[in-house]
Amino acid sequence: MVTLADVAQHAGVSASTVSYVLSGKRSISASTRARVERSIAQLGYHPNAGARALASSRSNIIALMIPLRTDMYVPVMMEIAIAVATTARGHGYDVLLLTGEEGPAAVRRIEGSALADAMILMDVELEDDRLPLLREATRPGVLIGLPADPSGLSCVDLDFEAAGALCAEHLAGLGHREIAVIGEAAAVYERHTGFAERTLNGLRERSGELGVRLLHRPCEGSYAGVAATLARVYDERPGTTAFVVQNEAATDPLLALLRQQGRAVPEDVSVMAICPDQLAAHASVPLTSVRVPAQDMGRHAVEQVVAKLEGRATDGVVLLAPELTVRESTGPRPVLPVSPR
Amino acid sequence: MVTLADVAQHAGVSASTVSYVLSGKRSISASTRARVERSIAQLGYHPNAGARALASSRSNIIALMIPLRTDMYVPVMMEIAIAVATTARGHGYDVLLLTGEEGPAAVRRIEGSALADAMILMDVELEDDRLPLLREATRPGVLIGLPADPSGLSCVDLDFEAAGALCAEHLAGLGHREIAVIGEAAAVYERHTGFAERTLNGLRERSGELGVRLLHRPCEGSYAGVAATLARVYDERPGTTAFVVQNEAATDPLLALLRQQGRAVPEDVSVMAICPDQLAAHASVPLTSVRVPAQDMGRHAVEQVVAKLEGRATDGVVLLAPELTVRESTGPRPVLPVSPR
DNA sequence: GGAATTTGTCGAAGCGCTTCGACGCTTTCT
DNA sequence: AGAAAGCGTCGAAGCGCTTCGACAAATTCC
Repeated sequence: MVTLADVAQHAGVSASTVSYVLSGKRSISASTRARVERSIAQLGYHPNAGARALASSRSNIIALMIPLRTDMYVPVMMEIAIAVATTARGHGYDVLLLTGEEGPAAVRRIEGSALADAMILMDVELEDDRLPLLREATRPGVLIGLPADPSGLSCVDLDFEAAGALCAEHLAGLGHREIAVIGEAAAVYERHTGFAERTLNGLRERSGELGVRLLHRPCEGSYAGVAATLARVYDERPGTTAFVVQNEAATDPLLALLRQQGRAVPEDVSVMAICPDQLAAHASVPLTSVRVPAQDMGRHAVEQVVAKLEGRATDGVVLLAPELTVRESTGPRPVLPVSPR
Repeated sequence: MVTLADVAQHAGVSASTVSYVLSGKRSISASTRARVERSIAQLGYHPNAGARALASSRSNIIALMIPLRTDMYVPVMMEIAIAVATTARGHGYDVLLLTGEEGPAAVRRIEGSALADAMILMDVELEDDRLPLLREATRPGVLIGLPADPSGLSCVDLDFEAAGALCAEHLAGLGHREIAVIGEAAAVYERHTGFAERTLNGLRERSGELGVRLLHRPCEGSYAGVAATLARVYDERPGTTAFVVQNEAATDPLLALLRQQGRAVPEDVSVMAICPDQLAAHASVPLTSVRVPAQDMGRHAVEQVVAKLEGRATDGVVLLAPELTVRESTGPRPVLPVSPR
């Protein structure tokens, strides 16, 4: 392996000079810099990460804790993870992948071993075990998600409440007066991740203001689960003319079932979703949707964490404004009563 | 931060003794070990990763290169990544997440900086730029996937050829004589990742032996894409009575379309898939499938790479045997000609 | 024109750990 | 009984880098 010393010797300067060329922390004459850089290129030198971390006590690594669970919509996690990795690289950081498995111990391990300079946590619960540790940690952390008490922490998330409100407005604006919400699996609510509840709050509040009746049902993502939920919904509220779906796995089955029942979308019934754009656009009926901006969330989280590392930082909650895209699945409330075939 | 020296002092031994307690590389009396371990627990000591890496020239990190692309079926990637992270942790390793973005440069960087002890590469192309570098590298690597020339490399993958053969056998056994293969998007074939072609080879060969006619069509994963492909298939081969789908995004649309056309699965037409078990089990008709064992692949890759790191290793290709699970989507060839409504 | 400042470079001290050789002690062998 | 071997511990060297203080040389100041 080529070391700093090798480069120094090759360039005819001292080791510290090479180090300063690399870090730019002291001024270096143009000629020396050129010579050193040529030597680096010629020898194919790469600084040893361990040595660097030891000497500088910065590893240039950001830890990313992702959930193990598979009941969340996986592509969103993946998209976030990739955005994190890509953005981090752009700032000179690598990403260490931790699974939720280790739980709070992972926070302690990272903190203690100085493996990473900072952490990004996904799948944050309202009362997350990891938060107390994170608050005491000397290394900065950023959450993707919003816990019950975000004080002393940085958080990035979609403004799900606003997203819910936006859905209510859109449908109310089209004349709908009875809306059903097809929610996440019951397990998601039980886990208290918060985002599903926040959406619901936004939906409820705005619906109330707009005089719209709302029915909410959690729903398993399987075809059978959606069928059962749908049946119950029409049973309880036969006058339902619009659906809001916050459950990625349920959108396709829902559309298929409605079609099967002879209810045309959007003529007889409107459907809108809160999901990644890609999913909405490629559904069998392109869905009017509020997008879950996975990439933006990952990017923001990294930028926040890097800002904190560089001291130009702050705790604080960043809620991304929701954006509604109108596609083909929503329309005015049908004039005649809906009559399934 | 608590250091080794602090622990040593607290326990009344030398630093090297503490180190040997930690590593177990020299024998330590039971009493000393107990004392040191108590001090470690009491002080909450965690070895500094950088120092350790520098002194031992082992980082206990495995790099995982995942593709940036989003045209592959993401849950499989994610499942592999999580399996890799979990298995690695079980062996005392952490996982560094690299995206394909950096390409071959990433291999050089990891190698040069000693950031990781080994690498696992996903999304391997038949003629992958990274392979020459990997062959020369001093650190072991394992591929998930199978390149054109695997010599001097370790590879883990599903035996897609056998998987294809298995599908042909199953359908032929049920009496089908005309099979259509709904393949991956054309882009996947163009990228020369190999797995799609290998499946096709297996299908073709075994079909030939069994006297079954095979039609293969690449297919976009969208609803519209599947509709177009399906139309073309029935146009060219009206006698088709069975489908093999190797395209996770196409399974649901295909089932929906067949239903819409009044073709009952499996009474009028059989459908089987090569996809993760979960997807097959939760489709609107539970699918007979050959599972893509994402977890196993991740686990095997880590075990292979760890074995290499510990010297009880070997290059070599590990092809996982495919497993067929019969569910509800395949049945005997219909006796009467298929008559779509 | 000499003092004060800035610029560019170097040497040396460490960062916290692993590991090697050494050493005293106990056990085993013949 | 004495030599050989094994056990348990320690001290010191060194992994490759960053960073601080020092110091000549070049520049600026009144």
